[in-house]
Amino acid sequence: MTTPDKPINFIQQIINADIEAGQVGRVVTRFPPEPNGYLHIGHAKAICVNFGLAQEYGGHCHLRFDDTNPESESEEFVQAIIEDVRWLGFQWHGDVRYASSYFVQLYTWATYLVQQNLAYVCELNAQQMRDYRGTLTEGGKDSPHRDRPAEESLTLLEEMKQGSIDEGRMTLRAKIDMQSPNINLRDPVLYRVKKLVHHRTGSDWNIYPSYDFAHGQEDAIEGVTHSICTLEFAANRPLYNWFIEQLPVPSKPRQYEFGRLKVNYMVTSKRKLKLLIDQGHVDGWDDPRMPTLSGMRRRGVTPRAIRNFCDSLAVAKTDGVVDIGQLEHFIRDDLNRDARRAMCVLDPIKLLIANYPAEKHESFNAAVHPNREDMGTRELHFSRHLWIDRSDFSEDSSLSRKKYKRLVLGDYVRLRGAYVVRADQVVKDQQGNLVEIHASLVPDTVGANPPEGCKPRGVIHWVCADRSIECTVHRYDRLFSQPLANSAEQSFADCLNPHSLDVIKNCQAEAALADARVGEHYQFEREGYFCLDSGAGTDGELVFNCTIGLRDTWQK
RNA sequence: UGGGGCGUCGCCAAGUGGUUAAGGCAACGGGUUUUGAUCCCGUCAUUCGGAGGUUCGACUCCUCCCGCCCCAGCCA
Repeated sequence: MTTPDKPINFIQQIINADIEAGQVGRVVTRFPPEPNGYLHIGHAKAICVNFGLAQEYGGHCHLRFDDTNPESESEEFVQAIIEDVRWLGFQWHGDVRYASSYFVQLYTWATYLVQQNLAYVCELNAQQMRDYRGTLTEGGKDSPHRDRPAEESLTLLEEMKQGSIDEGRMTLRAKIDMQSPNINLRDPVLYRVKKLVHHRTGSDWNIYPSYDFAHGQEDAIEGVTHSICTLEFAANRPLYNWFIEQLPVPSKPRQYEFGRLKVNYMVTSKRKLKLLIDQGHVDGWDDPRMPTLSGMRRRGVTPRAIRNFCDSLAVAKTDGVVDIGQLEHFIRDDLNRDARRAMCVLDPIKLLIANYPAEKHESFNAAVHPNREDMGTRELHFSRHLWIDRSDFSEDSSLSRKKYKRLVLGDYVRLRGAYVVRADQVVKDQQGNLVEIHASLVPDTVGANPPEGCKPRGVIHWVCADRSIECTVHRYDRLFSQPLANSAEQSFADCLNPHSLDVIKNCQAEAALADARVGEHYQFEREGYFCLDSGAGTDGELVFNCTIGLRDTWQK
């Protein structure tokens, strides 16, 4: 589908070796989002990698919610994530899975660890635990409760579970090594008390497992063979393995890490995205300016463009920042191939064809797509009164033909799909503002070259004033004016582009656009790619979102 | 100055001891074009973070150095 001989990445090499060594029968991967926000472009890569690997090796990929912390998780996010994964074009194997489905098993394993003297209930509070943990360069101190009898820990753990222990008072910790140079191994927390209602288990639990204690075991339960995550979890791998070794788990998954996708001018942090919403900088998770899958969908980005983009990215251990231009390339590439062509005048000014009878009307057939006859034709209406874009006309006849390929007073231009016309005179109001252009058409130039000596400067789009439909166009600019690369973390809110949304009212679109449907993509010729907005529009207003402008390579 | 990971063209990135150091994006030339789009052609790293070393031969092996990222949540 993509590059025929794309190099094999390091994970594929590992899988190949595993298969060759007979270590792995069927490859099983998983995409494990926490339902505490919407999916964004960064998740798209993880989805493509995990589902892609399963597809490639004829294996399975699970969709599993890592819902171990009810604090910020919700059913709304679960549903949104499910919809986004489907929209991106992937189907998980079997039912949607949840970490919360394994809570009982996880708890059983926790008691097993206590019985093996590998875990204990600790009564240090958060601050004390921090103090006991040591620092990056110095080891920590053993908790005073580290050697309490297993029976006592078991009783306390049961009390935590029953809800008789207050939040923050106790935790269940693994007994590993407080001197370990890897801080994750300094007796990590397995369970903490959280008296919260969980969106799936309700009030069944007063304690919830930590990520470290849950993730690997979830993988083991599901028979995941290759648990692929991002680089920041590399330091957790020894802990992941420790649980898999100590516990009687049904399978032994392995964790591999690759570089998380970052794109400049975009934020891919759920916390920051949430902030943008909470502070009112955008309308919501699906605001077309958001790098969320739902935002991009509403903006008009196709799932295939996102997939192609992700497939073009390497699965490697370097963590770079991809230029947003690369994403844009795949968006244009996909839209160019399939988008229906149409004309829409964003800043209309009247063009009166003086030598065309007032009562006359013609219609021409124009290709829906210039390079694809199979997409058929559409009907273009033509009459004496037309709309063209203000920026496509100039009174300055000294403008060179090379520099200005549009309509100039006294010169010719081609009306796309229709006649060649010449601008003859200009009508202005009291203030001297241009209100109308009078032109004359060159006969017999529809679908035919003009006579010798008549050289149109270029081609401009237009719309028949009698049949056009009014619409609103939303044009977007990047949400941030700074690349926000790497650690430009500081105050990302200060980098917001105040002009990220441009609402253009009273645009004039060709009649065929009255049939536009949500989910269809259009190219407004000479402008860009657009789609009908799926969000607002209850008042019958026709709103088109600009997905992305056409590539624009001429210097002004 | 603990541990882990990474450094190849402006960006992403192949390369696993012998290749003219892939490819994509961007950029820049030129051609086609009733979209300044698409499409097509061409240009774009004597050099692989740096310095040494091993070798007939190193981006690939060794040593040291420099730089960047991650880990001290009862977040994931």
